[in-house]
Amino acid sequence: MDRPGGAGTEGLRRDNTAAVLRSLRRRGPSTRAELAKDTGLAKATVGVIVADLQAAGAVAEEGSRPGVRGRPGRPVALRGEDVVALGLELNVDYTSAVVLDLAGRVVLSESRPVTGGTADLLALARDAYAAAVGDGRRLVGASVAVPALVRGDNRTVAWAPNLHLDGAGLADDLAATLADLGAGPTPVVRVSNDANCAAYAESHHGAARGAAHALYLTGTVGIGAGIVQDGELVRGGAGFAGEVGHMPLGDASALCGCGRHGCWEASVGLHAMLAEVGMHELDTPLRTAEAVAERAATDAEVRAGLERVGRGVGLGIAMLSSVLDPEVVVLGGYFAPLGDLVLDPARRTLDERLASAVQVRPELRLSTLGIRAAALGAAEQSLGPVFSGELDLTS
Amino acid sequence: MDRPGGAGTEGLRRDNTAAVLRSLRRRGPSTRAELAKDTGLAKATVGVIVADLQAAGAVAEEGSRPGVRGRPGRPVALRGEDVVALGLELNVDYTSAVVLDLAGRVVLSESRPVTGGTADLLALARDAYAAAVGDGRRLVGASVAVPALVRGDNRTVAWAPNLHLDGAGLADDLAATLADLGAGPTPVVRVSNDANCAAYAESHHGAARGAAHALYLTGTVGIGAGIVQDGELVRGGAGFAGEVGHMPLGDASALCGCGRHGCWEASVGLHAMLAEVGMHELDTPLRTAEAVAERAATDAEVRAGLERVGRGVGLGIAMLSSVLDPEVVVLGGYFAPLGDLVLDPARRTLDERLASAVQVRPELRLSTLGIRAAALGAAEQSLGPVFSGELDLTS
DNA sequence: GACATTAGTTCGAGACTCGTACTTAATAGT
DNA sequence: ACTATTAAGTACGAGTCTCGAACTAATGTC
Repeated sequence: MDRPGGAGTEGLRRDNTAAVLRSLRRRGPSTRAELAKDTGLAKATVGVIVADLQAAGAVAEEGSRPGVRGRPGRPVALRGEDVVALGLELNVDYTSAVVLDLAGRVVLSESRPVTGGTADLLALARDAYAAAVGDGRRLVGASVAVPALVRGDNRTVAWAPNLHLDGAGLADDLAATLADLGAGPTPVVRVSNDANCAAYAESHHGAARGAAHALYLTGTVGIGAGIVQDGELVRGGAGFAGEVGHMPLGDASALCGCGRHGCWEASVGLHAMLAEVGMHELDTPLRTAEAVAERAATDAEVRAGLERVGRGVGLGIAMLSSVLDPEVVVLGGYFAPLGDLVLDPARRTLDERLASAVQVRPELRLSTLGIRAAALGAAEQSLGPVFSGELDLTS
Repeated sequence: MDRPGGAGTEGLRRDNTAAVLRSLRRRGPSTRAELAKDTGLAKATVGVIVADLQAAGAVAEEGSRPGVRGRPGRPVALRGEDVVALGLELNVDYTSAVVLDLAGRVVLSESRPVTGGTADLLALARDAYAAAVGDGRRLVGASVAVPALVRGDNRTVAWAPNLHLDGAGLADDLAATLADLGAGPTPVVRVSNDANCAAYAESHHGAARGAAHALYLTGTVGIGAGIVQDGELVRGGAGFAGEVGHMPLGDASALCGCGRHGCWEASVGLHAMLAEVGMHELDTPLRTAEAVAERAATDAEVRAGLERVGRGVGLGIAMLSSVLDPEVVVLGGYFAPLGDLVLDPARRTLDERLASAVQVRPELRLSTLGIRAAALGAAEQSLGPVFSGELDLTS
């Protein structure tokens, strides 16, 4: 309801500073004159703001760009040396960490198998902090992606069928861990749904970059979705939007793990896919899918099974498109290795089921970020307040 | 991306003025002290802003409110005498107009049968203008709700299966009509989808008031939905979100008007409902539904038919809830007269199909605004820029 | 009738943006 | 080599805004 930066004139400055940062993120290195044109601010104002950001270590001048008439501008660029965000993912079989700097560069990326639950995550967080943050950098925030229903407060876990999580425990534990490490001004800690995080990452860095309205689907044993509109997640009333795995659609005879019949994931989840192609699960969903894709190259029955799965995927996307009208749908999880084997039949089904003659089929793309998507999105979300003006680096 | 009001200090004032107006709309008449507390602005600032608004005729002082210790505050309230917005609806068989003043009061509300298409709408617009605007008031905007796919620009009609509409013609015609009438500073004219307008109205004035995330369903021959999150419509990539009538769900044998099988509206649209209860259509969907409700009081077979329809409705809402997680679902159109005859079975189905143990069932409510919902929402949307700071009344 | 309490206004200080004029640094032309 | 031209960035003064503190105003309480 209120202006993000606050009501006074210093709030105005915060907003304008954030506008400059956003412009730099979107357009890359820019001169003060270009920033003035892009943000609509006066040249003088941009000059002051850039000087402040420079003093804070958030931007730096780059080599000049000659060749045109007139005095050459001196481009400034986002600088990541001093400001970073930490993204984590805790999943059933692995945990990941990504450290992202202000310029959007991945400073660190690591995954480990999970043996001890939350303890592994906290250990990874400590190591990542020591390796990529500790040396004088400022950590502006940390987020954990989990395969769970997370409430709209971005802290409390409401339901985590596959993990032993509950309430705000995870957020509190991570906050305590970071506090122990002496992270200067206490960074904001938040917990998010993994599909939402991955959707956020794909829409900012990945396959859906540039799309105003994107939908991300992750497929493992369950199917989850993340909805992004104008760069922000659509969360729903309690924060549970995107729980599409149990949409009542498709084969009414298929029994789902939830005890009901006809759920979407009972037709297109990993187990259903394996049943269709007559293969068995390997150690991880991704490796399993890779094996299936390999076999499909020589085995027509496997291809036929994937065709059936693809049609089911297309049907669900048709459903989601009727409701949400996304520009781009990104498929991640086990779908990524299968590629067009699933996407082609999905596209055909989608064409048959489009709601109206004018509604264009959303573009179906494969995830480009792979397994890091969720952790990357978590880090990106933690960086958000800097670019929205909520967090002021210059003060 | 940018601040709504603009970058300078006068833009700041616009934003703060808008914040005061929003506070007044939400809380009703308030003293300056209360406004200062609610908006977070300093008392002095609120004093200046209120004085400006008073000079512009947007607010007025009300009788004082004594009874407590200390100097009694003098409440100010939104005043509608000078500022109004026009909402219109053009449908297959009727056209409506609503004039809403700044205080949210309905100044005029009229419906007429349609015989000549767009011409009837423009005639109604002229009459409504003459009756409720002409006398010195300022018209800040006009919107038309149409049963059509409207692009994200809020002007161009992409597809109107039941009306002879195309492109930006309607918006241009209405703009020209208003210009002829000499509406001072040319008001903004926009065209919107009828379900979106009705959803907007229900979430601001009607059954979903106060809900952060609401879903509105309108049922006539087709089924349409509007999605509201935090007071704003979720529009999707091209503006076509909410076209839920053709979700591929339910009875695969049911043939839909669109030529495909299994569409939701083929199971729960007006015609499907009539087939279930074995009755015939009357002149309007609402009167038809009233007749069905009347018959249901005495006829068990009609009740059984409505039970089947209600289960279909519940199934679709379960689907939508998985995706969107709304707090409240409002049912309008022909569902309103049928009330619990449809809602009760829908609630039961919904309870069976909830996606997870923690996900709470969204509250199902009946539309309270009836046939005016769309026109009212259109008017409300036109009033929007005043409360967002896009339009400055004090300058 | 004095006092406590709360509402609203006045006033000066501080912060910010803006446009204009000015300085600086390069290229293009002679 | 020298001047004109072009565009980037800076300095400065004017204007607008918000804020806190002090002040005045209006009412209930003792």
